[in-house]
Amino acid sequence: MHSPDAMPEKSYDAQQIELKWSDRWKNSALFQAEENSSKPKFYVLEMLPYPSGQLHIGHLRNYAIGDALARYKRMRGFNVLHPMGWDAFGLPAENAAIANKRDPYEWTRFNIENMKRQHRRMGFSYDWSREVTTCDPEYYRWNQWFFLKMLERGLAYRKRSLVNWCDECGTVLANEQVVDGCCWRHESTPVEQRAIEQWFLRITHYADELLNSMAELEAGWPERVLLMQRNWIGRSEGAEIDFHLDPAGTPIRVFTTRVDTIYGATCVILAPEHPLVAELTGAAAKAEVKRMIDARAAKGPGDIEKEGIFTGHYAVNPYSNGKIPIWIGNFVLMGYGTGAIMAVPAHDERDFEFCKQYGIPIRPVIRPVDGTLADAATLKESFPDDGILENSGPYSGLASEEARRVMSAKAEKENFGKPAVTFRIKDWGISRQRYWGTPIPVIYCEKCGIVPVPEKDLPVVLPLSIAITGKGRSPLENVPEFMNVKCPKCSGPARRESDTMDTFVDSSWYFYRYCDPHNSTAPFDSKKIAYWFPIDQYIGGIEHAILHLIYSRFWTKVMRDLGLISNGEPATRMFNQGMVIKDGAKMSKSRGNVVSLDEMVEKFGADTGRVFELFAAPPEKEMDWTDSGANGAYGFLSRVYRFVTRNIGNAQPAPGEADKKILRKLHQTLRKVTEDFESRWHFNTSIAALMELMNNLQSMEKQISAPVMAEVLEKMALMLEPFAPYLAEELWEEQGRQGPVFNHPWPAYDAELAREEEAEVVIQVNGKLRGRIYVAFGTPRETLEKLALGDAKVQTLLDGKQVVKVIVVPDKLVNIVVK
RNA sequence: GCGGAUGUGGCGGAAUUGGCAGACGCGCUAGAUUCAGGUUCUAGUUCUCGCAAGGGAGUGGAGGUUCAAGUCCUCUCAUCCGCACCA
Repeated sequence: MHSPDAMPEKSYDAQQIELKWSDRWKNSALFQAEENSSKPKFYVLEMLPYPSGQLHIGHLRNYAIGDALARYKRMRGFNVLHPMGWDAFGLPAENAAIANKRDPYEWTRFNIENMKRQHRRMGFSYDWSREVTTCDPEYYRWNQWFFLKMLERGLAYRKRSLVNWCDECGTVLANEQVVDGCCWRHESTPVEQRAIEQWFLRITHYADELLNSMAELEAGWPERVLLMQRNWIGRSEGAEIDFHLDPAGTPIRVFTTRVDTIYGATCVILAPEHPLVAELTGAAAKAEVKRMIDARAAKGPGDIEKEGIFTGHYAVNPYSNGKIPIWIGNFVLMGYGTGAIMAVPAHDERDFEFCKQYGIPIRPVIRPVDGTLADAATLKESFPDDGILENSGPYSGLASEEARRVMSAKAEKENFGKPAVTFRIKDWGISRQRYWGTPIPVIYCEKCGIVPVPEKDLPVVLPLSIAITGKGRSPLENVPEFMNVKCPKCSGPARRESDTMDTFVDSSWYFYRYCDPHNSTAPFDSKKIAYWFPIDQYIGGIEHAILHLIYSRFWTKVMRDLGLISNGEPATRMFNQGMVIKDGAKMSKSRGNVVSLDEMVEKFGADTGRVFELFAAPPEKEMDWTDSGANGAYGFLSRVYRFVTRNIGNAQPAPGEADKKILRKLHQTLRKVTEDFESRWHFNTSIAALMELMNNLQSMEKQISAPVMAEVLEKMALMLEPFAPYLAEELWEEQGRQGPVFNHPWPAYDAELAREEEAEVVIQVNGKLRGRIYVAFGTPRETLEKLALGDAKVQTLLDGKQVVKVIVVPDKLVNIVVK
């Protein structure tokens, strides 16, 4: 017979435990997804990281959430695909090459190795056999292949246009990469508009579908992301209408959503960059226009004073035949609609401001449905709502909505316009004048023009070890062995495209490659995609709401139309984790508040890091990293470890009341943790529940019988598995059980055992808590009322008062209302 | 300006369905134990009045609905995020 302290308590040595298990997991295929499994599949994915070299604890959160889910789902019997890879192309590698003379390839490889080591040290359950690295020619050849397919279908095209240029990056940016007029990477570098020839992908072809199929995502994607995408796509229905010049000349086409107000148009306004401006202005005005464009560029976005120049020319309103002046206005955008508008000051706020400023007449033509037409002379503000048309020729008396339909139909019929839909989203410019990216597989031949690289010649391999200065045009231009080729058509001398692709191309489809990462004849086998897709849970930062998340939706639709896949959306559920905050700010090098992962792991251990990141706040909210908080998580794991090790195989008292209590707490905890996984992912409350269980265990340690203790210790390890896998595994082994823990089913809770024995019923007098009684569940209302009224303390409070009403909520509360 | 989110102790947060506000953790206070060490254990910790029993107030603010409001409604303030001349 053992004494109660037979098993000595061991102290929790996180390093020793974690290194031991990490070593055992290293070369095994434990976390590999199964092919041809009969289990239901679950694809959980965290956004692939850029291999910057060092993970810090700000990166950890996303992986801790994903890994908890992956481990839980495995235990629930799913065939889980949980892969990891590297978004390995991009500017930092090139900048490192310039600054430290490190070869981008070597630099990237080195970083990947280090970050992979960090991932392994954290014990994340990735299937590393599916690792994808985007700078690997076997990966990016498929970027090129997709590009060729798009080129064939007219979804990729080359165009000279005004593009966003970041001087700091030395390259062009897509519209999505411009934030508040500045580069998304260099927040204080305003982008310049430059006219450059570049390659575009026709994302606008899918604008309507990208918008409409959001309906499928509403259940599983954050409303915030969908809203941002909806705004970004910016669909707007209206009409295009031609205003002819007077005297005759090239007509000015305007886009308007309010053709019903056209009888109130009192001028036409062109964007300063509008092509007709040159035709309509003299030398003096041209200089003014240039000044206008420069002033706006200098100011950046945001508030600019409205400014206008009268061209001296007039246009004719095709409906009223009235002659109205043509102006140039700095607030009219060349990049939206047709770059020209009709100004209806009476019914548009901006037009009102402009016309007031320049004394242009105001002509009300819409009255409120239940009001009268405004008087132009006394008008203080525009009336932008729909209403009833007046002073609008044959259309007077129509409601706005009907008028729009009738009037745009007339324009189409008589060939001076048409109903039109305009989008804010523009085609995706993918050319980058940089080195470290996927070469665009195109050849320029003097004779044949633009010639796509034949599929059989893919991949066009990016030459390694070249000189990068960061000056001038794309570094590839200085590599003759790359640039000079024979034309695939005529075999004459030709040059390769020297631009590379935006790295968002790489990340637009990488998650498909995980399903078939070593396929050398196709990007993937469609059958494998059919099994794994769509992604069941995608996890990543909100910063990609209109970047990666819109590009990858587009790419999915393109691949579907190429017949490669059958799903129309990449992921059914999306989750945006909250940021990690340190000392009141987001972690960043410039603020000097970065805590490196290695430092954290050395100090606390991987399990502690995970548990604290999940415990400190719900996963979608910001969380504050504090060392004292992390220390608390360490203390919890340490208490669990010591408790379990000292209670294994101990002789314990005979079964008694404590057994019942602790089993109840155990099953309540199981229920709580299970529910958190199944519904809202509030792992902070799951971990709090585990802590409560631990507190309860400690307080009744000496009263729990051996079989009950064994059950509690077993289930404790199972429940810890998603949050602190190293500790779970260690405790499992200490108990003499066969691992690994995640191959065991998630423990079911027993609702009967979890149920409290008695209901605690609160007694209130006038809504104030005055006492509590304990009764059997289901005690009838009348009994409860009687018990409450009979309560000694209640009696004294009722003295001299009149009971007006008694509210009884069975098993919960009795409220006595007195006067 | 428009749209959205959030506001709870000294701090992070809990309260999932209108029914005990403050679970859990940090920090702090007191005590015990042990000290070469991230101690461990016990008790306490919303504010306030009171020696205490006990009372009062309390979820950004002001109203309201209700027997009952952190939770629902109206207004308002603050912070954060997104959009911002998109015709």
